[in-house]
Amino acid sequence: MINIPKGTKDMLPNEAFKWHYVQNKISNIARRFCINEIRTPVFEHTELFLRGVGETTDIVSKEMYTFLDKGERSITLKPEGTAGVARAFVESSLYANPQPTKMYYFTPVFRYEKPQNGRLREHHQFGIEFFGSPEPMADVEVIMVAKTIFNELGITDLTLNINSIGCPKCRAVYNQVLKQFFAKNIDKMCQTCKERLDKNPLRILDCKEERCTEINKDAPVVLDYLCDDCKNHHNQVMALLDSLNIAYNVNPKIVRGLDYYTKTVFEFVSNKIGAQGTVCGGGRYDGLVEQVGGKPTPAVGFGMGIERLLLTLENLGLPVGVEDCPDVYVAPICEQGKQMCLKLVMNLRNSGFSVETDLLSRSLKAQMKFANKLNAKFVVILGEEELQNNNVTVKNMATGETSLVALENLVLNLGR
RNA sequence: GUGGGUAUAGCUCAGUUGGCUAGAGCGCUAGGUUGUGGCCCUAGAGGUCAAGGGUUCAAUUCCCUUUACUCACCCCA
Repeated sequence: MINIPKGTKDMLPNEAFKWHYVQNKISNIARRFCINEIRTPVFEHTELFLRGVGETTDIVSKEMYTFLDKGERSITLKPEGTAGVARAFVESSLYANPQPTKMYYFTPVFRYEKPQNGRLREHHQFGIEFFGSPEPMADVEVIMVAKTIFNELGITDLTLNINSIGCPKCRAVYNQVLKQFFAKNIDKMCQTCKERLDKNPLRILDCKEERCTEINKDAPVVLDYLCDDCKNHHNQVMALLDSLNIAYNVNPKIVRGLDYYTKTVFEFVSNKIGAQGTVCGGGRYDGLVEQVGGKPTPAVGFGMGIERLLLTLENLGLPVGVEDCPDVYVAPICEQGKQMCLKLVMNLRNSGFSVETDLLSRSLKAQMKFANKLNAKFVVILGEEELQNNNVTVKNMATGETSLVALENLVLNLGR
């Protein structure tokens, strides 16, 4: 027995409708925001993620699915969605189109992590990326897309956390200040934080160890060290959110795990789906396009975990769509009926009905049970008696009524 | 990478203080007379009791190891 790789999940036929439900809702919203779909490969050159996401991040340093292909190229399965889109933006000269460029995608992403509730090695993300606008309005429109998705799915209790982590200029200053602050207290902090002090002091703020959070309380806040431009940007983002009556927490502790973020970072968090509560995370990444070889281009976007979104819906008891059931089940129970069955079924299908029929030569009783389990709306019985007069029996499964219908009137009859 | 929990039928779970053919409910298949679903009844199929080793006259039950799953840390969607 060969089983499914660790941390992956089959999407089985009986739950496919849930994915269609959220994908339809989401792509409809994307359409109304005038965002076009982009599809990029599931794998890219490893170099793209090294440069784009950052070599010191956990994602790149220990979680990537990387291998050499037969041409000895180092290839990596997407660990996130943004870098590939940025690569395509540059490679296909999308900057030459009228700006901004607004794109969305659904994609599987792969990270070699230890699976747990809400965390898989392959999961799926819906993401959007807006290229070309440095304006706070773009940040807010991006947040609005996520907000609209949650609203229209009925999810109202997510917390929106926002922060600004500044630009490379002010972050360098802040990093220095942070280092000085933590250097004083480092003896009292956990081992990981000791290591973070040199590599990436920003991460210390995110530590959940009690002794560290205690010290973190008094740590200098990034917002106090933003340059005028970043400060101004952040204030405008908040003002716009206020004007739209969108509730948010300014949380100076949130630090996203990808190096490319600048200025605005945000996340929508649920407390209903276990410890892995971030359903949507994103922000501005003004430096990424340049990192992957393009001209400096401001950009902002987010990624949303579809599995976590579904978990949230289910744990809140919200609708997740309904399974499709057949309009008609056709039950042939005599030789003549069997012979004409597929032809009739095809006629009905060509008329737009979803139609199931018997592929197992079962008894009428068994077929009725089957039709009932499928939740078919009508059963059409092809039996000897009625076929002699070019009729069929039509049974309405909800009411139990049966009626004799002329073959040539069948489509009409089922239509009403 | 670090910790905790679990492992008996397709699913949810009983059970044996070690002892003949290992159970239930649900699901699946077929029936309950001649061509009609849902409720009810009957029967059937389906298990190397996660795998390997040990103790024992005897192990699914006790012990050890491994694997898988799961939750949490870390990190993230």
